[in-house]
Amino acid sequence: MPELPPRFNFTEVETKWCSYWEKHQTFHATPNPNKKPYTIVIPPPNVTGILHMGHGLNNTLQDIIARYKRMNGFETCWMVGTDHAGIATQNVVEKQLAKEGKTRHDIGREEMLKRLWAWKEEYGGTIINQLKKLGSSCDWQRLRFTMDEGYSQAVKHVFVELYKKGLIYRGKYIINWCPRCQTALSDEEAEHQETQGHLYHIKYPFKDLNNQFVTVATTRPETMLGDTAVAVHPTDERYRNLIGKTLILPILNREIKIIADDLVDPTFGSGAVKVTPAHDPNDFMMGTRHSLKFINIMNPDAILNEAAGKFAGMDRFKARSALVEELKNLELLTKIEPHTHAVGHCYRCHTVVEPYLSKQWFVKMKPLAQPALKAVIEGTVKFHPDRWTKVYLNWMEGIRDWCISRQIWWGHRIPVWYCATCPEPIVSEITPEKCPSCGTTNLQQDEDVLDTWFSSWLWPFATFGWPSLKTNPQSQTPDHPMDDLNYFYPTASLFTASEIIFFWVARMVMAGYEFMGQAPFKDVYIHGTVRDAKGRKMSKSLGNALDPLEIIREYGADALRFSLIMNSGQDLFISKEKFEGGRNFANKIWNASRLVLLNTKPENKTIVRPPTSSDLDLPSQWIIAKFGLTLTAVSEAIEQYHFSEAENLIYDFFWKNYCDWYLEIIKNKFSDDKIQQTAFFILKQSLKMMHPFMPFVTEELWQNLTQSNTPLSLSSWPQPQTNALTTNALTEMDTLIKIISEIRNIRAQWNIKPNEHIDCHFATTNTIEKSLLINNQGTIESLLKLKSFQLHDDLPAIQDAVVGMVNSIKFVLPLGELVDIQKEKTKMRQDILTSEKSAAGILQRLSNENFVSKAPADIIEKEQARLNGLKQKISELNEVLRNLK
RNA sequence: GGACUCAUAGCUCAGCUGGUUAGAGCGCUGCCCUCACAUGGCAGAGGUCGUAGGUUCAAGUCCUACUGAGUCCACCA
Repeated sequence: MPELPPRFNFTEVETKWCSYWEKHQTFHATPNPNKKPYTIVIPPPNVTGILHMGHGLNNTLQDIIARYKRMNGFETCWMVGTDHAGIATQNVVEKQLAKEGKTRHDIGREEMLKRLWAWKEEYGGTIINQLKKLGSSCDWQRLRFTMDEGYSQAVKHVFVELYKKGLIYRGKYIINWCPRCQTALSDEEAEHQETQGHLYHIKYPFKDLNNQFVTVATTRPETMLGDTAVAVHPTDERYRNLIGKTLILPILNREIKIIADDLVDPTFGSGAVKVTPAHDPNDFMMGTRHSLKFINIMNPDAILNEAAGKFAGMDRFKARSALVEELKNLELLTKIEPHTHAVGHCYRCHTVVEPYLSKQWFVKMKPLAQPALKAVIEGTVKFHPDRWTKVYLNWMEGIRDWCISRQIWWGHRIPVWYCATCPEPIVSEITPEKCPSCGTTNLQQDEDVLDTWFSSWLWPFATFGWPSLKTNPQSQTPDHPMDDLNYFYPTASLFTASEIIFFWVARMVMAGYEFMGQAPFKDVYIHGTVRDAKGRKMSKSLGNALDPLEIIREYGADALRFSLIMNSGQDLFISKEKFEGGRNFANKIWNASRLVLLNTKPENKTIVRPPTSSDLDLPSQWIIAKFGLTLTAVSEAIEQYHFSEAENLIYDFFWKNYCDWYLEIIKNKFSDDKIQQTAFFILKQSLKMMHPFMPFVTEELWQNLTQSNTPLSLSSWPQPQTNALTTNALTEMDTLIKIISEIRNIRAQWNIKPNEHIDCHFATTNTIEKSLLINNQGTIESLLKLKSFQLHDDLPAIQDAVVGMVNSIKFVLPLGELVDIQKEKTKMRQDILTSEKSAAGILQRLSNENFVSKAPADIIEKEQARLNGLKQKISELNEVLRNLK
């Protein structure tokens, strides 16, 4: 057997196992009637994406549960793939084109699509390869893309179905328009940011009243060029008599009327609002109600058009300042005040979004929201932590129709054709040859593509073969063959960041109910945001982003995973040094395993269960019991999605219990077969328990431990089961640990050099304690570097000694001139004093009638026991003090 | 404007249904290169749990108000 180096060489090990797992399809899942399915989806990363810490956290969490479930007997399928990310991908390729001095319109749609696909073929796998480096146990054989053939079929099918049900319609409305991407956006894609702007107060003169004006206020003065009315509240006394009067719109000198509408808030500004029906959603509503003219003053690129008069050809912001200048000259601008308001920005390019009137396709959301609301209210779908439930419900209750058409080329083309002569659009999954009404072949397909999220929301079932496969309750019975869809759908848990609750999570629930008749998942775990040490969101533009791949190179993937989870409370504050913790722990596991491997004979490596406790020494009994307790607690924590708690338990067990106590104790007793077996067995079990958290180091060590010619991945082994507990060992070992710690403390306090051996006298009359000391004499001697070990019934009077006590075991260390006896006595008196104080406190509580009558019995018992313990301690300490010379 | 979250050791956070003496990691101090590991070992210092009230036999934990930090949602121009 090759000897293991003293450092865990993670780079080599990670490369080896990544390719091994993939080559052997370790994580490939197929319908298996003898196993329960456990299906996982994660947000399919954008093809344009590169791995960031958010992915790191998301994948680690998901991978822990995946590996854990797999090792607990579930047929675990982690569906993975990429999202075509319409706008983002098109932007990337457009930038390439721009380097050649071209736009997509120069090369045309067909050529552009060729380039897009070429880009996808070349770079689309980047993020997937990066996910592999994290150790994500995805079902790589099932890799999907939201624009692959089957998936496209699903998208078309959904569009046609919803259209048939009357849930998809086309219409001219005010939508969020990105002038840079030149496409419509959904409400969710317009990110509102608090912006410091201005409120401009402008005087509009009356046509028939000289020198009289109505003052309106606006944050976007350039939109006045599209004004077709001024509105006031119908009950506003100031304006009541002016309703219906005509104003002259400055600059353009258009006549506009004063109208009355409830929408106007009489307390804001002057109480009069300019109405621009083509450039503001509220004004649009008023415009519709009052049959106003809709004047569009902008081209799709936010350059003002001929309707803007002399401002035509100017960009909207240039036009704004030019127009403000002009109004100043005309003395129509009464004031400009600072004004903070939320301005929408494109979520892809951060350009200020323009409310823009255009013809788009929409999904009617209210009917889809009903079952999705019910599912969460009734707990069929649960959010973790629970507070996200309210966020979801709030959005779902106030849901508005979803604008799904995008004026870009990369995406699913809208499956609608228009006939040159007939008004009815042809909505079809397959390309129609001729118009069904008039028979003409002169058909034009809708130019637009669908919102990327219109495909993402189908992910949990479109990836399992829907709509070719349909839900079939019969196929879930053992007598009928199972297909992927019926076996793997619905999925179990979903891990994601809060940013995409609305984009993706909520819409998946709606699609799940609409097309599959049931929720797509049971649990939604919302994890925190990864931030830098100062709490700022990690972002490329800020330059504060830590690259997970760099961390993997420097500290290892196990370290990355471990440290991310260790730090995941709510949001995570991460700096590079945090990964040292994970690296050190991986190295600790590595070296503990080296020690055990080095000292275990081959025949002792084959055991499948630990030696029975009656044959065993106390530390071995203890470590077996501790492991059982830890495993149970870890499993519980994972099931409740308390990952950092689970990791803490593991860390504490392995490092503190197994390494610092157990291995230190048995180090020089390794020749004992039973001890070898126990140490080896617990190590193996620990590796299994730790594998979901740190898959690489555990896998590598497992293979070294098992030495099989045909290695079976550790992730395919079942998790250990909990053993019955020997509780005596737990309390006895506890006492032993306390004694050793106390005496070590004394050694440190009196500056006794580590190599100096000292005498120690123990005294107790308790037979259990006596045998504890006798049975573990060797351990005590070696860990405490004792010269002599003596056991008495009563404490001998020894000069210049330090005395301590654990339970009723007293110990005396004759330290001679090393110790200042007066100081020691003072310390003991102090100890007695504090004990007396807390005893008094308990006594008071116990004599409180209210406490005794209202507190539960076990609490009272505990208090009583504590009091007794203290009393005994006080009297013993006093006695020791008297004997101390 | 509405909703939510957080405030505990120098730093980052645990503390799950209220119940002993509030925990961990990092950092800090002292002693150790002990033949698995200095990415290590042993020991230690450090907290009146943001402020003010309240409920309770009992509050870091529940309630109210306040202060401070942050997040999300919203068509007040």
